[in-house]
Amino acid sequence: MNLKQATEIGKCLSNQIRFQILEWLKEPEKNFPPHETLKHFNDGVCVTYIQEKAGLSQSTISTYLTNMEKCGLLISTRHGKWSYLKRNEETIKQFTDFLM
Amino acid sequence: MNLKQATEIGKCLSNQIRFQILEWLKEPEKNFPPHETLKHFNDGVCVTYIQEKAGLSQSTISTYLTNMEKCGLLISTRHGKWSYLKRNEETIKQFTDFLM
DNA sequence: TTTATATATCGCAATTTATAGATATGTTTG
DNA sequence: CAAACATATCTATAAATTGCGATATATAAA
Repeated sequence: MNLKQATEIGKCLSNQIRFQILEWLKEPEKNFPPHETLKHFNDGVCVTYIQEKAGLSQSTISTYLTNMEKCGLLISTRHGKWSYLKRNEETIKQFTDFLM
Repeated sequence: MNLKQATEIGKCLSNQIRFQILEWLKEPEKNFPPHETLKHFNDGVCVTYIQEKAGLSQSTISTYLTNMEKCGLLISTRHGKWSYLKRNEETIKQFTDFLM
């Protein structure tokens, strides 16, 4: 982790909705319905579910999630037409280590 | 730590200079000269030294440091005409615990 | 008590970010 | 292959942040 990446992560954490998404994804099964086709949460939660829960537009949430993936906070996995997002615990750990 | 405070901290961490200041203050004696009157670093480093090292204007740095204190990242102590800043490790710990 | 020094606050122009609608791309299904 | 669905990207505008100079305040020194 370097200063540049840490600051990019800071930018994602500077917005309440983005921070909230990260909190929700700590416990996907508690905060989201089970997916209609995929029966597990191994790769996290699909964009639509996050979007509905956040209450912002599809384009806004998509941009948020893309940026959160770019800076390393999230991991994105595609299954068919869905993108699933989960926390990237490794980077999060590196970030907190860098801060402390 | 709640979402609101965590996001305020995130805002401070979204700027490279502010994040850098927090890093410098991990080891004040390594990154700053000893103060002319105060011979220790118990309360951190004075505003002027941080300002000179950061290379931004006095007003900008003063605002940065004030915000960083308000959100709980720094502790400010006055000694005569100087304000000394040090990291607030307790809040930083609470923040990283909240994130992880 | 005037002057010098350290820090804080105000007001502003420039830049960046937030957010949405429109549109494009990719994938599945009929 | 056309229609439907999920997600991504583009464009535009409103809102927030950046960073500075000017100015105010607080403290110390002469």
